[in-house]
Amino acid sequence: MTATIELTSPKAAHACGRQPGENYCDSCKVRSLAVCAALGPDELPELDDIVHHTRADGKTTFIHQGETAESVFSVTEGVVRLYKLLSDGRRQIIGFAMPGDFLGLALHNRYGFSADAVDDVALCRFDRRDFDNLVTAKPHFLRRLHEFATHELVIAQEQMTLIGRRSAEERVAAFLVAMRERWARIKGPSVTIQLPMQRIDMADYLGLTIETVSRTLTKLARDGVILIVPEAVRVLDEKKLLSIARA
Amino acid sequence: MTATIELTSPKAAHACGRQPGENYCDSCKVRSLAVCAALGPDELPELDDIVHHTRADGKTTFIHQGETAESVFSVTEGVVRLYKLLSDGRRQIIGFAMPGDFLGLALHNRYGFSADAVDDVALCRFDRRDFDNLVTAKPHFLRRLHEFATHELVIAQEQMTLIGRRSAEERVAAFLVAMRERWARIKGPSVTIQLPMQRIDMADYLGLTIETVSRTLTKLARDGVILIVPEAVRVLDEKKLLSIARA
DNA sequence: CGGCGTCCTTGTTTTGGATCAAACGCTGGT
DNA sequence: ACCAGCGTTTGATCCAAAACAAGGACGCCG
Repeated sequence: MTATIELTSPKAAHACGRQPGENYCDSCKVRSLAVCAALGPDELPELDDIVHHTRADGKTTFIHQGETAESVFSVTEGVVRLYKLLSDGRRQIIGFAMPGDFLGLALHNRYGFSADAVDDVALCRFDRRDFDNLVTAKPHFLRRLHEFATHELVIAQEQMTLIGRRSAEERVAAFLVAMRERWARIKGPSVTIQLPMQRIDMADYLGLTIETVSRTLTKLARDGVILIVPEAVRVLDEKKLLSIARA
Repeated sequence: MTATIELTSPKAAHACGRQPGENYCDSCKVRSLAVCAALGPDELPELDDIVHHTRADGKTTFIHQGETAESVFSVTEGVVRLYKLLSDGRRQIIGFAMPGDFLGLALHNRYGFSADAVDDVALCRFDRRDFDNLVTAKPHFLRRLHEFATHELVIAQEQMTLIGRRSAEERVAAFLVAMRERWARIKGPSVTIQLPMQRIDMADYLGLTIETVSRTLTKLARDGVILIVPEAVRVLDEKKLLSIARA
């Protein structure tokens, strides 16, 4: 079970088969537009690479906390986990990035977290300097970016509240509801909530252990709130799930 | 013990005695510059009010979670707590704002948190629309704002890690170190860390209870790391404190 | 000066979730 | 088909922090 890391050379052909002269593959364009709606697609920075990663053996980490921030990424396929590691190995996942999400937008010199693939992931990589220049040149774009950052901040503050003040069951329920809403924006609504990440990822995101996450899911299933299926859960009692999840 | 709420009328004289025609009192100008360094002081938006609050009976809440965001504030004196409340009364303090800090910069329509005074507080209030207009007109200003927001995001992610993955002692030590660094920027370095907030505020910030905070401080004092004094702690063993606080 | 209301500390008990331990069920390889 | 390895679930025990409880130590006000 080895990692698949395929890094196309700068300005290379896109995953979709387009050639370097054409700036965007449809996937990238569509996803980028989610954030860059204030600009026309032709005003986006030039794409550097398309990067594909598969979760496997830890070698797929493409953002390393503390390293110089040289790229901005946009997720087009799959799920990415963003995390901070303590020196003794404890890990806090600070978020999951899904198709349409950007990574490394902070305009800081160094990354504040690490990121790797949860499943099979495709990313568009942009040079951070191009991004910087674009930001300087296009106030609309900067404004969009700022809105994006403040939205992230709101999410982070909600997560703080979740971890700091809510029980294991509330955390898990809130996580399920949040995942359902995120998938709904990407793929449309569904009673099946895809959970491509492992239990340990949920645990490290929610400030719990793997056993507690497992037990809590089992309890929710026993209570008839959800049905546990591989890589997902099916929502059986939406009202109850929401009532546990809501503050 | 009643609340002191003094709200000068729009464009009224400043706390320092300046008249409406003069846009800024020194305090505001100095503090605003901390964030708006990319602009000259004359390019700042016009000040609406100077607001003074004293922590007392809960009536001093000047930002209410969920309400329409009509103002942006800048703290010039004292400490403000920002928090989220759950419906059953559980509270998570998401941050403390100190002199030089801005509140409500998100450019969202509604506030995502509440804010009130920890001690005697003075704030400059700006109309959010003026702020918006300025942001639209001056890209430098927006860029500064964006850097500010992403810095907040980094802090929030660190706090998530603190609350999600670290022990009570580590949380308290990290809090003390962070407070010392913040005061150092405002007043210069000192072995005495001012703690104007109550134990319950620290507890709600760190995801602990008041008793655990108290016990942990006592333990740190017993171990010769700090000396507890009213409204503050004195650092006796900096190296040890840092080694507990650092990840 | 005395009583009262806060806030803080300290002691005791309880508990939610962590930790330790073991078995289960896939999946992939031989 | 069998086995090995991993992720997950379940069970038993432990423990850090919560919850409960009771004293102090101020500061304020009558």
